[in-house]
Formats: sequence, C-alpha cells, structure tokens
Amino acid sequence: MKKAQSRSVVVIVHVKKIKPRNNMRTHYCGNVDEKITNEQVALCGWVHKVRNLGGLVFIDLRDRAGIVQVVVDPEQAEAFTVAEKLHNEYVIKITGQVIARPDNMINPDMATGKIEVLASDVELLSRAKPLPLQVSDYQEVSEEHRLKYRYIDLRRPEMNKNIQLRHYVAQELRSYLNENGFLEIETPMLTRSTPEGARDYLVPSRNYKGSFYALPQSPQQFKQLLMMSGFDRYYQIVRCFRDEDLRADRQPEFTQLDIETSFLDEKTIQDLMEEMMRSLFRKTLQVELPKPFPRISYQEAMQRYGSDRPDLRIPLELIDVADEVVNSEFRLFAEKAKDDKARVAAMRVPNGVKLSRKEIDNYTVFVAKYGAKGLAWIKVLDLDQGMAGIKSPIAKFFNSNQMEVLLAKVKAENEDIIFFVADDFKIVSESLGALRCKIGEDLGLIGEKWAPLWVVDFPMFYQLSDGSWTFHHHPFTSPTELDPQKLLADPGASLSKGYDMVMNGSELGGGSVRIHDPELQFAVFQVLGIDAEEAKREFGHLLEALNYGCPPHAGIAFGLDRIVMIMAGATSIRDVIAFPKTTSASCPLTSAPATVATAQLQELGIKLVEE
RNA sequence: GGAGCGGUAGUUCAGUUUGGUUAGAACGCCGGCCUGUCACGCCGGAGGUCGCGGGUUCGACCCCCGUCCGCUCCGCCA
Repeated sequence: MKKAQSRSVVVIVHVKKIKPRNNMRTHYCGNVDEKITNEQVALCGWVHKVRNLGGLVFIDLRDRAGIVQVVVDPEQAEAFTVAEKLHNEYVIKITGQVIARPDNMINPDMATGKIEVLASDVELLSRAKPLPLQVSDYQEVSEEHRLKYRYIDLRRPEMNKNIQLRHYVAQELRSYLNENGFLEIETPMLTRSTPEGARDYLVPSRNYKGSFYALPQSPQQFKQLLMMSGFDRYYQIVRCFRDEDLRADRQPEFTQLDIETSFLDEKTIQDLMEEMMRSLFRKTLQVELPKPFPRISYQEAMQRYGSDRPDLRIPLELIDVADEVVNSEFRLFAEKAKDDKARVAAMRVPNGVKLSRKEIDNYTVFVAKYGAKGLAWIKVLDLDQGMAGIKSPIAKFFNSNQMEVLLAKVKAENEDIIFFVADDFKIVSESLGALRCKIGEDLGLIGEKWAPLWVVDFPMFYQLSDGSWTFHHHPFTSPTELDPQKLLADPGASLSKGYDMVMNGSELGGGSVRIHDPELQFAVFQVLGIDAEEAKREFGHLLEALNYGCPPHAGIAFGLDRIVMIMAGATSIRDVIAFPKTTSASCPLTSAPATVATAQLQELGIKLVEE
C-alpha cells in the first residue's frame, strides 16, 4: 500500500527570513547561521531529537523555520542538569552562543550544519508524554493516525513546509491580483441550493422550519451579480462545498481562488491569469513557466492525449489507425474502424519491448476500468525482418503489407511496443489516455518539469444516453453560437467559451465567458430541459439581474489546494490542507460528523427516521 | 453504488501460502553505561482485545460469512 506522505520532491520555497516577534527569543532555529557566529541568541522550540553522550548532550531544536543543533556541556552545570532530562517534543528555551563547528564536525545534510549553539541556559517550558507518532522519525505513519493527531503531524518539517508554502502561494496570488486592480469581496456561506451540479451540504433553518440553506458549491452566481454591480475585477479565496465522493485531489470542502472580470474578452483574461501563474511560480519556486502557455482544443486533447487535462510532460501520444486496420482480418478492429462513433487508436511506447507478459496483463486490467474490453499489442523487435521481426497476438490478422503500413503510421522503431484499443470514442480515448499516464509514471518518463497549458473550445453541451442534453462547464457559460434560435435548433453544434488551465495532468482552474443576454440564457436553460417556470424559480434573481444593465463578463476559478499540491510535489491535497477529511468525509481528530442532542433537532424541526 | 489493497506491541511491519509449543523485528518507551554526536553507540527490561461479530474445527492471527474503519481507482464531482 502506498503511504500518503510524499517526501520525494524537495521544494525550494523562496522564504523571507522573518524576525520572530516573540519576546522570549531572538531568532528562529532554522535561521541561525554562520553570519551570526559568536553572537548570543535565545531560541525557543521543540526538542526534535536528543543525543545524550553521558558527559555531553546534543539537542536538535526545532521550530517552523528549521532545526539547529544545541550543545550542552557539563561545565554549565544548571543547564546540563535540565538537558539530561529532556525528551523528544519537550518545549524548551535555550540561550547561548552561536559557534562555528570545527571542519570535521560540519554536517552537510543540515541547513544549519556549519554552526551550533553552545547553551549557557536551558529552560523547560513544557513536557511531552511519549508521542503517538514520532515527529523526528523516518518511518511513515498511517494517514488515519496522522489525521487523528494532526497537530503533531503538522510539526513534521515536510508538513510544516507545505502549510507555509500554502500561505506564500495565497499571499502571492493576492498580491498579484491587488496590483492588477482586483477587489477582494466576500460572498455568503449560507445560500440556497440550486438544482444542477453536485450534491449540496444543507444547513437547516431555525426560523423557517422545513427550509434549508445550502453551503456554496462555488460563489458563481454571486460573482456574476458583483459584475452587474460594477465591481469589474473581483477575486476571493473562498471555501466551497460539494457533498460527493472523494479522491486524492478532492475534498468535500476545498478552497477556490475565485475570479471574475467585466469588459475583458477571453484572450485577455487568459493572458492575465497566465501571468499570475508565471509570477507565482517565479516568486515562490523560482521557476519560469513558458510564455505563452500552449493552447489546445478539447477535441485535440482527446485525440492526442485521451484526456481533457493532458499531462504534457509525458512524451507519448494516441494515434488514430482506423484507416490502417479497416481491411485487416481482425474483425473487432475492422468493425470499429467503420463505425462513426467508435475509434481505433494506438500508442507507441519506446523501449516497451522489455515489458513482460505479466506487466502487459496488468495494463489490460488497468484499461478495463475505463471500459476497454481488451488491450492489443505489437512488440517491434526488428523492423528490417518484416513480419518475422515483430511479436504480437494480433499479427496473424495482418498481411505483411498491412503491418508495414500500420507500423509506418505509428512511426514504429525497434524496441517499441505499440498498444491498441478499439471501442467507442470515449472508451478508447479515456482508457489509452489513462494508460498513457500510467506508463509515463511506470517507465519514469515524466521527470521534474512544469507543463502548463490551456484547453479551450469545449463542446457547449453533450448528450446523455437518454437523449437529453447537459452542460460541459456550467449553465451560465456562453456558447459560441449567440443566436438563441440557432442554438436551440442544433445544441450539439455549438462550442462553449470555456477554458481550463491544466498543469502536469491536473486541472488547476476553469472558467468561461458568461452569458449576459437573458434571451440566450433562457435558450440554454431550455436545451438543458429547464423550462421558463423552473428557471425563474431557481435562477430568477440572476435572470432578472441580466435585465438591469449587465456588462459582458468572464471569469475563472482555481483550485488552490491543487495548485499548492502540485507545487509542493504532494500526491494528495490532504498533504497541503491543515485539517483535511478522510475519504468518507470524516475527521478523525474531532470525530466529525457527530450526532447532536435531540433538543437541537427539535429546535430545527427535524426528526430522524429509522433506516 | 462498485472494484482493489490494507487493519497484528505506542509506531512501522513480518508471521496467514500448508490451522498446532510461549505471536517476532525495528523504531519508540523504562533502567544502566558513555565528552563530539547528528537515524549516536553499548547492556538490560517492560509492552499484544492479532479492527469488531459470528461460524467451521479437538484447536483460528491464519479458513469461511458478515460488519466497521483507512487508502487508491471506477461511477459521481456543472
């Protein structure tokens, strides 16, 4: 089992050295360095580790800035008596002199390893019982345990750094937006449920028994209303709530950087947001992101990468081969190649011949999760030998000419393995798209890179199996077709003015140009099967507002947790949230959710039903 | 809603294949020794509801059924 903590990526955060404001100390432990050699310092912190050599005690003292080694010599009798009795995680204050370590005692693995602090006084501020998890240990701890004792878990330097990084990220984002004329405006947490979208978290009303507030899934409608109020550049770092099943990159409450602008076209807002990300990466990670970000259409993303959030770090692509297999004896391929709704695609993996039969079988199981009924493959051993130079269970269905054409199409080289899936368009794209990421990871093709891009030109609507239409982004997104009659006549033909910012395979944010014409908004609702009456009931406030002078407006929302996760090199957003929930939306620390007193329920007019 | 993996000492794990004496290790903890360690070292010691419930069996950490919890994924998440 994969343990939750990711410790692999070392994030170099550009952190200003801050003077502690507490009167008990003069410096942070992690900031003590050779520049202040021979100075007297007072430090406060937690005992990270004690090494008692009998006649000499070493203390690794830790605070949020880092760790420094303190030496206590028996000549300082009082200090030594206290030091001898120290244990891990005791909170102490020490005063002493910063001294250079002799050359042979420098610790190159430690940021403060060139110096140490010779203690003249050690003061015990708080004892600690043996801990349920070890802060200084190299052992991984189960995530449930970490969450139960999160306040201790957060002491671990890796976690502490993540939370600090999160602060700097939020600070830089705010600072960029402030400099660009954005106003930070708050919106309600107690609002109303809307029929579309995710399941709501509900809050019962005491004053209106039987009625409920909903916690916001996003401030979408409020930020649009703020545009109508004339605030023209708005942002907010805001908590959002969706009661859906969780994932490594999904929490029931998550933080969005929510942005909306008036009088900007989509290109301008995208440029502004790109620059915000470049500025953020430059200032916090000292990484320069490309300018401009590459921009690809949804269609192209699905064709080439099998995903609407492609990881461009992976040098593998999907290649359509319907024309090359349509005349083969492989009936499945030939059938799908003739079917308009189907797709036959290949993915060439350089050096893939080394994959064992078992590994290929595992990939077959892997793609089955996405609906693929099989995974065909060809190993290219030696192109010069023709059919004799390949190894494949499906080779027998191809004559040598067909095989040659097929291999030419995928630009096969010796040592390649080529995978194939033939099925409905969605299944082929998604399964090979997922396999692309899986193999990229397994074969170590990814590396430490940053690959941002925009995905644009999403379809406005897509059709469900029952024939009804649903939206791709949200129902306030403007279609490219601005004529309501034409939109209604052929909903599937229109693209949306939506855009997603994607980095390293994660969707960091998504937004759109919004509808500001009430007629068009009604038409979109109509396509979605929301009649005028329901639209007025559920969205009346917004529809009415469109009639009182509404500027053209466009916006975007970023997942702050995901941005920080990707920057921290973490594999779960839980590692960048101070107090996250488990995958069943519970909190082992507080035991939330919990039952409440019957009296509380009565006050709210709520009666529980037996299952 | 579904699938997979996991749950054994304070912590991380081994032991389960093929049921059989007293359930082991490392770290941590307790006691002792130790003046240059930095995952300090050495000697000794304590510590277990094998997630929970039921079943099979002479006998269950181990096999079977159910259940709870955690993680990952599919569905879901505009």
